[in-house]
Amino acid sequence: MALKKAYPLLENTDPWICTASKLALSIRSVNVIYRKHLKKHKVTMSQLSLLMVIGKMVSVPQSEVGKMLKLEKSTITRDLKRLIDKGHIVKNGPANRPIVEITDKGAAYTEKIIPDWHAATDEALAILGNDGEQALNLVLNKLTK
Amino acid sequence: MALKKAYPLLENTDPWICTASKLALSIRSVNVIYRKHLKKHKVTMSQLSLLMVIGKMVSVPQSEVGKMLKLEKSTITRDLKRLIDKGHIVKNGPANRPIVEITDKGAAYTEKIIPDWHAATDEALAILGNDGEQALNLVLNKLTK
DNA sequence: AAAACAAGGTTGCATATACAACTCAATTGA
DNA sequence: TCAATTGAGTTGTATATGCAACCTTGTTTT
Repeated sequence: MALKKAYPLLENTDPWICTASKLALSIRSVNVIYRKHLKKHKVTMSQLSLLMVIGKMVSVPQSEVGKMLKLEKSTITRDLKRLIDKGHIVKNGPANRPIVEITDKGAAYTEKIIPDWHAATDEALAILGNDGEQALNLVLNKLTK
Repeated sequence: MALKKAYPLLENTDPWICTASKLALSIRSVNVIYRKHLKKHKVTMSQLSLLMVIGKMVSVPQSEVGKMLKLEKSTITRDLKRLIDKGHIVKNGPANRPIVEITDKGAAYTEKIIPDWHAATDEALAILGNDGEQALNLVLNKLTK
């Protein structure tokens, strides 16, 4: 079932020079580590990030959360909804410009998760090494500046 | 609506030291660039990666695709389905161990996209700089070794 | 003050992704 | 030979994500 024509760009282009692909592969590898450590808590990194960020600020405009995590506003709406349904987060203020806050239940839950999140981070850093960690910081800084 | 208790880990832990979060932020930033360039072709990076990887091999076991892209087998099944529905990819061989192949339609489509994918990559590399590119390569190598 | 605008939230829709459970075919062992 | 095992694909289910369209409210313009 050979191709009928030649496709020079397809043949001669290396898909792996792609910055997006390199980052996608990297994050899939790292997510394996984090999922392993977080599994017992039935929490994902997306949810834990929200809990930790909001928990640290205690109370913050929803719009701010989106900016900090670089997530589309509709994504924030729905990610928060899952946490609100579980009682970990509440919304206050006008429905238009809501303020989101962590609850005691959410804070206690997060507090229990953090040691495992730390273990995952340690495992990732052990693989990265000091130079790898610095390299990742450089990449992040350049891309989000 | 203050919290009733103190949560020392939550208060004292910096969420941003997280390797997964750093990579997530990085890829969200880069995806903006790639989506901008790929928008006119109505293709996503996930789909383009599949097209480029399969197109370059012409014919490859489905299981190999998953390994190369580090994607769960069920993800591959469904990502491929979308491309098969569009006529860009075909499956051959036993349903059990299928061989996936790019079609002429898929190859011609990919051929047209590659210049814009290249432009996106160039834009990303301009932001990263040479040191950023090397840093990303280091991170990828450490994490996928 | 009424109309226009802008900012931010929500909903509809589509894609991407993982895990668990199931299926199916080939290989292995008794 | 036939049963057990194993590897790989598929399907059910759930989460995560972005864009476009719409809604709501507060501000600005005329």
